[in-house]
Amino acid sequence: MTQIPAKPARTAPASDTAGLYFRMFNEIAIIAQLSGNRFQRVMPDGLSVAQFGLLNHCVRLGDGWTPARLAAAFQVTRGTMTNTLQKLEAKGFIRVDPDPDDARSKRVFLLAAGHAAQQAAVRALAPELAQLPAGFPPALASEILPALERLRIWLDTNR
Amino acid sequence: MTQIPAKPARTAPASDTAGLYFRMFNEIAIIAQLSGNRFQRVMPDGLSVAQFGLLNHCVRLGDGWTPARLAAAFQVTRGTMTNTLQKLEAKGFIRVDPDPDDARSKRVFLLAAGHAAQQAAVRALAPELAQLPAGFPPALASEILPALERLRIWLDTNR
DNA sequence: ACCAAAAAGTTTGATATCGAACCAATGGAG
DNA sequence: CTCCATTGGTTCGATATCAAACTTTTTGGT
Repeated sequence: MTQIPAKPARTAPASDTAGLYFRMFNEIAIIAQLSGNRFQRVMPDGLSVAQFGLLNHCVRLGDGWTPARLAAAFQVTRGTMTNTLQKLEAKGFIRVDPDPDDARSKRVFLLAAGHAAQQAAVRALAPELAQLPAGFPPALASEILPALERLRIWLDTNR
Repeated sequence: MTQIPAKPARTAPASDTAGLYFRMFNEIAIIAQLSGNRFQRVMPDGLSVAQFGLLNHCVRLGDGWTPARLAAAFQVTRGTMTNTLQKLEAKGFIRVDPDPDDARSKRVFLLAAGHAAQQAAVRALAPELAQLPAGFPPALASEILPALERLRIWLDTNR
């Protein structure tokens, strides 16, 4: 067993359903890891991908959301969202106010600096995304997107 | 939840290529997060998903691999692989020997306890995967798998 | 009207991961 | 034969995340 693959490969039958799902999740995990690292490296203003995601959410869908809703939208724990919001508030990109209608809650508002940071991040991201169509055509992306959405929604609702 | 979005939604045009890729990566990131957490929760023997992945790799493809090759296969840094291997060795699931042919290298071998742990993990995972076909048919998985592979390979080669 | 259960947010301790710096061994160019 | 660039592995400091425990506030059932 000194040479590289030493053991007889015990490959599961290609028709094995569990194995199929397994490979799918494995590919997805690796893609998430690689793309996340890539995005992270070009982010300006010391933004993490999660922080950018939040700014982006506010730009696209408006602000005034509660931390709990944001945590649900991004599928992270409330503790994680607390951390993300604290970082963004420290950078002066958002403001977090108490909710006048519910003393348990807070509301998140995008500041002008936050909007600018989101735009800067989008600009920084563009060159990365521009390389992609050569190897992975947009048509493929739109082809698999509905299935991905369906899978995400199922995982979300069936916890 | 009281009235939610306070600002007018500034949605990007649906035909925007960058936006399309962006949504795809976003879905993939959330799926990876949700499925990873789910897998993690049912793992026996205090195995992390990464540790299970390594045991699995050895079971399916044989052992005797070098840490550097494993790091490349899983798309993690060598430092991360060092950590994973140390944890598995501490649990008595693998053995890491010096490579007789190259004093810089090491070789990773699966021990009997490691093989047993992999089998236990597969058994623990089965019920999770068994729920899936109801909401996400295997046909969809095999439909998107080639595209995912292509994307992963592109991200891998074009660093 | 009360009290228990649920919900929102925070804190804490642990873990996986990254990038960068580092050392040791290899191997090719001159 | 000798350098020096490359490769393999480890260590270090930082960060994002999770689960669980906790506090405060709201809500709903009796």
